[in-house]
Amino acid sequence: MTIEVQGAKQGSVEDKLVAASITSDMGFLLAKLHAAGSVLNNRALAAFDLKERSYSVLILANSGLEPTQRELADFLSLDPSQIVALVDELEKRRLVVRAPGKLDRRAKTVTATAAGAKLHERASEAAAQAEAEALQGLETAEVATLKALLRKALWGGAV
Amino acid sequence: MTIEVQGAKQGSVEDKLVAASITSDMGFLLAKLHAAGSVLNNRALAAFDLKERSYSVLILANSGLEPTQRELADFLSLDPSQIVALVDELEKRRLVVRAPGKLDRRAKTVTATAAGAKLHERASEAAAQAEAEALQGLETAEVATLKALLRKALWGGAV
DNA sequence: AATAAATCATTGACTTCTACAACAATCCAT
DNA sequence: ATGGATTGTTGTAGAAGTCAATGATTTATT
Repeated sequence: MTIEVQGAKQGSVEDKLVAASITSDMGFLLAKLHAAGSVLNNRALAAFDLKERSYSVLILANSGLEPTQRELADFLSLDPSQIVALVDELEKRRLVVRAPGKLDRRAKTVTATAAGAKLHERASEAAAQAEAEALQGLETAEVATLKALLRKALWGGAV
Repeated sequence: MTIEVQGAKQGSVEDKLVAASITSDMGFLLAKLHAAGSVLNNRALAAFDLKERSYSVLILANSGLEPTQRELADFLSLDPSQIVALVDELEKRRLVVRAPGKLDRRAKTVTATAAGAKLHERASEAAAQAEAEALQGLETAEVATLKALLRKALWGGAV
């Protein structure tokens, strides 16, 4: 009879290198946790024919903030041309619509349709579950602290 | 006369979308802070002809842990074939050497040369400076907390 | 008002990354 | 000793990232 310690990666190649100094490199920590979460996230979102990228656009299209494509590009740290492709696909699926900006007719705002809102609702549940799984090693209070610190690092203390 | 509030992204397209619910999505927060840091990181490392990826391999080659390529792939969340390319380049520059594993002759351990150690030392200073810049919005204690939480999420509380 | 400069979305070309299958050499289990 | 698994490697197909150019529109300058 074999007893598997819960959560322990069996042979655990990991255990060895965790001792390396790179584990105090912020970039590495962010990349690694993001990579681990992405797998779960994309797996969960695949059921809705979404990926992390298209899902994030769908969220913002549902925010009521009527973001323009340029704003999406800046906010999501993507090239404007990538936003075009993402919105193209979502628009083809009737999940979002483009509309000329009211103030600026060059810009195009991206807002969700009713179908987009419905899909967003269902997908966000699955995404929340995936996130919880990726963060199961943390207490709920720790998750809140972690998010607060990340937000502060990004936008300052006022957030 | 125009007064620029320090640290504020001038027009700040950002400010608007910060209100969206995506800012409580862990994957998004990790990706965004990582993206912001990567720019600074890669800019700093370019002076040494390194990128984030090759730098991380160089760190582990300098760890004294004699990691195999497979271990590097697992730990860095990269495909083994990508490790081949990264080690190829570092080895061509005489910064690391491949050696057959003592226990397993299939495996190849990657260890730094003297030149690799020297470059690592200089590059790590630049990288630390870039990291500090990316995290300037946080107090030093907060940075420590953030890293501790990320480590716990990745490897559990014992670390 | 007229012109110049800047901005937005879009396209296209190009490079880099990622993921995956196939392979020889080597190790492990039976 | 044989079959199955693992390691590094190569190659490839597709995704993602970067960058310049363009028409439409806005903003700034004169």
